[in-house]
Parts: sequence; structure tokens; C-alpha cells
Amino acid sequence: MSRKTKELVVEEFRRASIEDAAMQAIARKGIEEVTIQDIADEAGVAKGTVYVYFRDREELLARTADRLFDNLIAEIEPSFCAPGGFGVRLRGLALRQLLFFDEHKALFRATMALWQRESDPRKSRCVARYLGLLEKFFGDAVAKGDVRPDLDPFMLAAVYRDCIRGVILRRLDPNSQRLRNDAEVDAELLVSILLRGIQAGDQS
Amino acid sequence: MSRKTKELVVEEFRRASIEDAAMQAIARKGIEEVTIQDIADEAGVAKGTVYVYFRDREELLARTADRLFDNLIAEIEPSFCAPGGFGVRLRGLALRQLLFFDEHKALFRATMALWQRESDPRKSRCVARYLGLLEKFFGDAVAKGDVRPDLDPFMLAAVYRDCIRGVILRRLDPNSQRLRNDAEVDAELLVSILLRGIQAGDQS
DNA sequence: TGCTGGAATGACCGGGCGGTCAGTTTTGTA
DNA sequence: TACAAAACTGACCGCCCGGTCATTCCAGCA
Repeated sequence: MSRKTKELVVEEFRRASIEDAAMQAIARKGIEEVTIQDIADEAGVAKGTVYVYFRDREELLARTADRLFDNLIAEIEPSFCAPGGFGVRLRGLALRQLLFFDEHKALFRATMALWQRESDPRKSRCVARYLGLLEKFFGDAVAKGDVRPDLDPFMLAAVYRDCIRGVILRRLDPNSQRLRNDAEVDAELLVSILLRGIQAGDQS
Repeated sequence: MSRKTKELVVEEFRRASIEDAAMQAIARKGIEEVTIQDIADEAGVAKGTVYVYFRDREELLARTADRLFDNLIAEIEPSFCAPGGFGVRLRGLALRQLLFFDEHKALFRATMALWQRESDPRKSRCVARYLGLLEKFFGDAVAKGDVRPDLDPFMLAAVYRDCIRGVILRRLDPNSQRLRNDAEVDAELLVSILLRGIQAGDQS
């Protein structure tokens, strides 16, 4: 390993440590309230050190969001090409996503907070990639005739995302003790609504 | 009109003016960024005057949220007992809600921002009332056999709210030029997904 | 017109945070 | 071991904002 490469590896390691600390701190205090000092404390470094690796608060938060969504995407990507029909894949996708946040409860506030920044002009690269994957998934399903042809894949992706986000928020909100189910049950309920609708009478 | 009553009327008028100004200011800058000075400027009064009518920033924002949801509820309440079957009422509800925010574009950011505070311990009275109305609407539909009996009304209300919120956000987000439809089209699409699901093949 | 009490004002205060940088410590090299 | 460069530190600065309060303004009354 050359000297140059070694330096880069160390630098990347430090950067990743600070991003991890940022996730924890954001999970604890929320993205608006978290301070650079919080993140530095969590990472066990001085505030100035943060500015060695990141230009400013904005860059740090953007990089942290990217890291978080990279993790999420790595987790759910296998669902898109899993064996089975569209319904099975969709159920697997929803389940994996719910389990991811059950597993990383501490990160949900961070993800949600960062998620909602998508209307920001400086859109996150990874949020766009996440939406793109969903859009392709639904687009393929439309092409294969698994989904009604009158629905736009982008809109389908958006509706799915709205619903799964809501379920995750409800699952993790300590205030609402109602509807606290197994992830399998929640995933099944959501997918059955999306696939068959809520109307009574035509359970084929 | 007695002297006492007159004073109360004037006081309530001033309070309402400041709340209206708060809505405008929040719509422009977002709820986290808006300052008391912004609101005072918008209302055309001095900063100190705001504190004559509201104890602190928190109370002002809470009262503003209540006012906003009172308006929204007044707008959509007729849909719950409109003539026609469940599907017609649901479509009417979605349409009224979309039109409300088309009409009051400037307020959507305020409502969304305040909406998302619902996980706050000090839950807004009006957000709870809004959700309660939805829950009753879907509960009645389940009782009358219009909706699958395996679905919890509270969850139905939550899913509907997640979806309609997403549609509103997409309609009003200047970044996403995609899927800019008439309110009727968007309402119809959403309701058709909720009622019939997205699955192909069983368009009865 | 002069008086008065409550409403309105905005300069000011205290605290907190993002960002800087001169000084200190660590690390790698000769 | 000696030294230089790089990494790290945290006290400090400037700015902003929520909230206060002594002062000013003015509507209503005698």
C-alpha cells in the first residue's frame, strides 16, 4: 500500500467515523436541533476536527444522508430481483424495509429527518437513487402486466414510499401504542391494500 | 355591546391577525426558520406586541396550527355526510382536500410543517380532531360493509392521510414538474388505487 | 383641552451556535 | 533522539434569535 493510499484510507475512516457519530446524534436530537458540538462529542473528537474533514455543517449532513441511504439501498436492493412474482417481491421489499428500521431504530429519526429534505434544491443523490430504483421496479411490473397499465411508475413509487414511510413512523412512534404489530403483519396489510385496494366484496 | 365584550373582540381580532401573519411567514420560510421578527413584520406590529398576545413562540405556533386545521376541517367536513356511496364520498373528500391547498398554496408549507409535529408530546388538538374524523368516516364504511372488514379504521385513516399528504406535496413542489394534473385526475387516481388496488386483471 | 391607563414599541440582554485559527500534540523520518 | 510536518484542539469571535421592559403613544373621558 503506497503512502498516498494509506493516507486516503485513514482519512476516509475518520470521515466515516464522524458520519456515524452524526447519525447517532441526529437520531437522538433530530436534524434541526443537532449541533456540531454534539456530533464531535459523539465522535470523541474536538469540534475543530470536524471541520478538518467537512467544509461546513451542510456538507456533513449531506454526506451523512448519502451514507444512510447507501445502507438502506444495500438492504432492500435484493428484493427487486428476488425470485417469485410481483406480489411476493413487493411484500419482501416492504418487509425488508420495516426490518431495517426495527434493527436500526436509533437511525429512523435521522433518516426521516433527512428524507424530508428532498424538496431542498440540493437534492440528495441517494434519495434520488432510492426513488429511481422504486420507479424501475414498478415500471417493470407495469411492463410485465402485473400492474394496471394506467398508472405511472413514478407515481406508484411515490405512493409506495408515502405508505411505507407512514407505517415506519407509526411503528416507531412511542406515543402511538395502537397497531403495534409484527413486521410481517404490517407488511402484509400494506401490500394487500396496495394490491387489492380497500373495497369489500371482490376478494378473488 | 358592553365595554368588556368590545375589548375581548378587539383582542381576538389582534390575535387572529398575528396568527394569519404567522401562517404567511411560515409558508414563506418554513416553521423551523421563521422568527418572531418575521411574523411581527408580516403582521405590521413590533416584536414586543406579539408577546402581548402570546406567551411565547411555542404557544403562537400551536394556536396557529389549530387555526389552520380548523379551516381545513371546515372545508372537508361536508364530504363525510355527502350524498352518494362510500366511493363517491371518498373521491369528494380527496378532491376537496386537494382544492383547498390549490386555493391556499401559500399555506401548504405551513400546514405540512405543522402536520409533521404530530409526534410532538404536546399533540395538536386539531390534528387529533382531523384524524378522528377520518377514523370515524372509515369506521362507518367498514360497519356498512363498504370496506374490507379486516382493516382497522385507525390504520385506514393513517394510510389515507399518508397518501393524500404525498399527493399534495407533489402537486405543490415546484421542483417536480412531473405528474402535474388537474385535481380531479389526481383525486381519481388516488381513490382508484385505494379502492381497487394496483393489481392488473380484475377491473370489474 | 388636559389627563390617564392600558396598549404598543423596539433597544437591549443573555445564551447558543457555526466557524476560525493560533497553539499543542502526535506521527513519521533521518 | 531530534526535528519537521501534519493532525488535532478548544478558546474565541461574530451573529442571530427569543424574550424583557422602560418608555412612548393614544383612545376615551371629564
